[in-house]
Amino acid sequence: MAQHKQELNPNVSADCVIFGFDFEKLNVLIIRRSTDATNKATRMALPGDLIYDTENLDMAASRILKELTGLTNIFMEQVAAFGDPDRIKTPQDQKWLKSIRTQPNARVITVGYYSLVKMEDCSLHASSFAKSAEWIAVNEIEELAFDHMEILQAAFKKLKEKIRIQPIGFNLLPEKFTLGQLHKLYEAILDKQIDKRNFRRKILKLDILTSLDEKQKGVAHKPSKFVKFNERKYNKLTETGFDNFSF
Amino acid sequence: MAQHKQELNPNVSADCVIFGFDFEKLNVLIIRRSTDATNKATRMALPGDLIYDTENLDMAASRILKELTGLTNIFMEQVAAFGDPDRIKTPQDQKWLKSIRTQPNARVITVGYYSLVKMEDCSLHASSFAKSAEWIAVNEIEELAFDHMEILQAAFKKLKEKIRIQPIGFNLLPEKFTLGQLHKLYEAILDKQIDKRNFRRKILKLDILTSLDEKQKGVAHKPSKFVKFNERKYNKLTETGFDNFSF
DNA sequence: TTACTTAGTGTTAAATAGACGCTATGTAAA
DNA sequence: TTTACATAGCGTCTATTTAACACTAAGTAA
Repeated sequence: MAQHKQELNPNVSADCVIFGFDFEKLNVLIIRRSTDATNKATRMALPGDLIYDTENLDMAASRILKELTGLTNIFMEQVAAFGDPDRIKTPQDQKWLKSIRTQPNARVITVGYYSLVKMEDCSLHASSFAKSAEWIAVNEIEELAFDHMEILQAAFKKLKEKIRIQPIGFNLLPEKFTLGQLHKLYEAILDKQIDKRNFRRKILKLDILTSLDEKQKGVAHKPSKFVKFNERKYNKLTETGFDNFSF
Repeated sequence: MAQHKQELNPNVSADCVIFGFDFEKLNVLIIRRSTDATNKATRMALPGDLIYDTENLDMAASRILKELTGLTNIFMEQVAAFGDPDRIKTPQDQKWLKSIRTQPNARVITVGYYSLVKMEDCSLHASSFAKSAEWIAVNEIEELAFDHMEILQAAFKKLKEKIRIQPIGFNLLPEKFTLGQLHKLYEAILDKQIDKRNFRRKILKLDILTSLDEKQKGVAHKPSKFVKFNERKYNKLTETGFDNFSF
């Protein structure tokens, strides 16, 4: 069988774990299999699609992200490949696949990606692979189709590891944010409390933030100064590398 | 096209970066495309093969490792998936593929693995995918077929990161070894000099070594005591986790 | 006016990292 | 047999980093 260009490869897909932060919890963009799911347990999944034979894996993941959110140029990292022979073989999964794939029985290896987006920038679209999409708190997701729970957990683990090494959390926040919001973000990702004073000292020591002359308004407490992320200093820092950012 | 069981999937392969330590340098097991390679630059590659539709990715990597070295139950970790559409399309790569694959033109996504073996335990065999195999120092490998240099570099990077978090280096040493050998191993993997006294202090503090009543013999210097690795203590340590082993 | 909420700040003690030099014990070579 | 050579094995000091901990400030809401 020769593969033709412009065709979907029946054996390889990409799935995206799209993280977003609502200033309280870490959320993941989850799609619905259909609008009238009778089985609550298995009606949700990660956005994903077969890859085209003309695109590489990163491009496939970017395409999925763009179709669903409209976003391009987003922080994104491969998690791993998942290739259990039975990963899409449950009757429920098969039923869904038959409705969307020309070769629902083909063996599919999937490559998981995670990406970090600013929730406010997303405009959610239905797409070829998703009837609808919604944000769900990562800690409240208990069951997903296929092996998507495994992919989600691997992605979350990778994010936790990565954030100790690189300040990628900024991708989840708007341009202007407060140290309190950043603090909460780290607590959400690392899933534990972090002493406020120690956190501030450590993050300020990285010297990648620029303080702005603008304060929060309308909050029922002392307003916080906004800061923004200094890309120049950040880039210098990632060149030299640091591996010292754990709590 | 329905996939039949027991068949090689034409679109997905696994490639293995098999690391071995000779007490001096870190080596990688490299195969030869053919015995009379005229082009030195491209005659070498990582061992790899298409996967069977009945096996998962880890099994495919284990199978490749076993065919080549005879070893089973070896430390092994997935690196990443590599899926550039042109990754196997150079004329030289195509020529080789035509001699070994039924569908040499198929798009192939490969999943890279690295594994850590004790060189003394390996008995190298020719196999379905390799005419011959040999150990080459990781720092002396300059060009490989396909995108195998990229896979090698990613694997090496992952090993460097991993060894800071888990004492997996023991997989590269015989049961009895000396602290000097372990020291050299860390220098080889991290590719830099490490102060002997600081290294000893830090590794001993982990409390995962058992000192043996046996010394080196026939060495032209003060003989070192052998130690062995205490699996029980290691397991306890990996449960609690540690992320503090950098130099 | 009071209650409530988050912002913002410093100190201290303990652990860790990093730099550094000497003696001991074996083999090999002179 | 003496000397050269190589690695083993050990301890200290300093600087840095971590972890634990409590109060005042500045807004809004009741």
